Amino acid sequence: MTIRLFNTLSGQVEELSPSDGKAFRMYACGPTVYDYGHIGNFRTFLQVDVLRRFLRLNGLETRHVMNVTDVDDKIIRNAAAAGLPIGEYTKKYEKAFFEDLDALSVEHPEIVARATEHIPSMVKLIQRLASEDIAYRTDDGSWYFRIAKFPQYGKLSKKDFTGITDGARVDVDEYDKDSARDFALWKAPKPGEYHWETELGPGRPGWHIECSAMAMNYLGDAFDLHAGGEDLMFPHHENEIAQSESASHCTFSRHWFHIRFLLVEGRKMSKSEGNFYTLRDLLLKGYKASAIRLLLISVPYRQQLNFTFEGLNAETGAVERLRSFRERIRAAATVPGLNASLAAEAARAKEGFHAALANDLNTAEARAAIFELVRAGNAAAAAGTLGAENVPEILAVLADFDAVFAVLDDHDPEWTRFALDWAEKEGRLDQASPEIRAQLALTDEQIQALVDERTQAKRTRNFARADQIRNDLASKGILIEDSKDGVRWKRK
RNA sequence: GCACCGGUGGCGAAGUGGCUAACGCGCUGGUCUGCAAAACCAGUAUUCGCGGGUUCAAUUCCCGCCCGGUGCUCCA
Repeated sequence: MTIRLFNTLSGQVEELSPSDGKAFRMYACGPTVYDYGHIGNFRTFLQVDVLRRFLRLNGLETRHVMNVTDVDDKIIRNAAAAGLPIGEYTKKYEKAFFEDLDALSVEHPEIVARATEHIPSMVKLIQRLASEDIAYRTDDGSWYFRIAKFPQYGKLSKKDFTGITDGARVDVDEYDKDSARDFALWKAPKPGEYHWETELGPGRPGWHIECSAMAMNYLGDAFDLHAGGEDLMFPHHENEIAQSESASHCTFSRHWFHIRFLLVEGRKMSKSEGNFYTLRDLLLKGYKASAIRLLLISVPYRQQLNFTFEGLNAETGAVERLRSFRERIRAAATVPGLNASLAAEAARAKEGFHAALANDLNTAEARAAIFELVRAGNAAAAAGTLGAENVPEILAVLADFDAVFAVLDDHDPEWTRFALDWAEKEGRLDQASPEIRAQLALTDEQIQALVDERTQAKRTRNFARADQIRNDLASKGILIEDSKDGVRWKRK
């Protein structure tokens, strides 16, 4: 199946394929590890995950590089404030970042590249630019990129800089640059500031150079796709193109994949609005990692997603429905043979699922196809017309679905537990919802004892006592479900 | 201010120049249950921000307005 995706560079939906005929080579801008990741960050990483998972489901091998920016102004400032070496400061947040990715079932890229471990590549790239007078050194020892040498500057963000006059809007004197638009490749250190001693002189890399250097290092001068949040389009990606293509004289990335920002409760997410959430904030409020994943991927990447708690609750229910459907199909009584109309539904769901994702990653439509199969399958099971031969077919469709959506296996309690343990260690337990804390204060054995007592009470028709236990547990976030094959309970 | 994107039921949303406007949640009714919960089934927008226009036909194309977002500066 041909996979088509919108390309920011061309403004068209285009077919994706590995240009070397082997592996699909992609670079995705990763985190700057100075704080815990928020849901906006994770929407981007999740959409990239959807892309790579779908490519792999289609039999393509991926060579996916993600950078970790472990040196920049904020890191230097925060590390200094914390009295830590920057390496120690960033290590904590990098670890947290990958834990969060795991909680959200985001596959790790094949290659994770830290900026601080690639300084020589960056220096070499800047030297390459300097040899053609594209990079120049200013009196303070910083190096800048000469935009005048790259006439296509603006081709990604569709900006026209030809009419911009130097000095009109920017105080040129302050920067000591040849042109106001020229951007830093290498920053000379301020007194006492963290720096590397290199052939360029002492300093640290500018923001953009790391991505150019590392992408070219691992993927070559030209590769298939570059991804990131929409805000990175300009100036970050534009500058990457300028640096890379000036040095290599060939097209850097063929395809540019940009993920839209989300809104929270209809507003821009920001700390001042009070609607800023990290993944850990949500886990501590009792929301499940799988529901967060499903919500963040269910709105196609080019649409603004409005993240709401009501939506999160809705997706919690949706995950439950999908999981119980798979359980039901696995366990339901079947009749011999094949139910032909159900088989047609399964085939249609599979086709619809793949076609939707292949069409510019339309995740909303893809999951809709699966839910239609859920309804048809449940109806057949309820009517006693589920054929034995339908079962493996339906499970195969669900396997395809889960190869991309990754929400069917239940790891949620582990991650809630994880968040609580973390909160306890960090002294943030007060941020956890009372219900979650009450729930986790009870051991499985204690809960089981109460459940058994209730079953006993029911047997003697002491319904008052039975209901009292049920209500008491419910207030602590533990739900009791009576079924034909016994009593089950779960942590909400 | 300039540029770009979006505004579809109670909520999140898909989609299309003309078939009954997907799907999830919610809500209502039903099956089940000691009662619930869970699970399942069924029903649930004469209508797609507002005002014009093009067309035999517009939610879908064009113009204007209002609202939200993004970029122009650090940001996923």
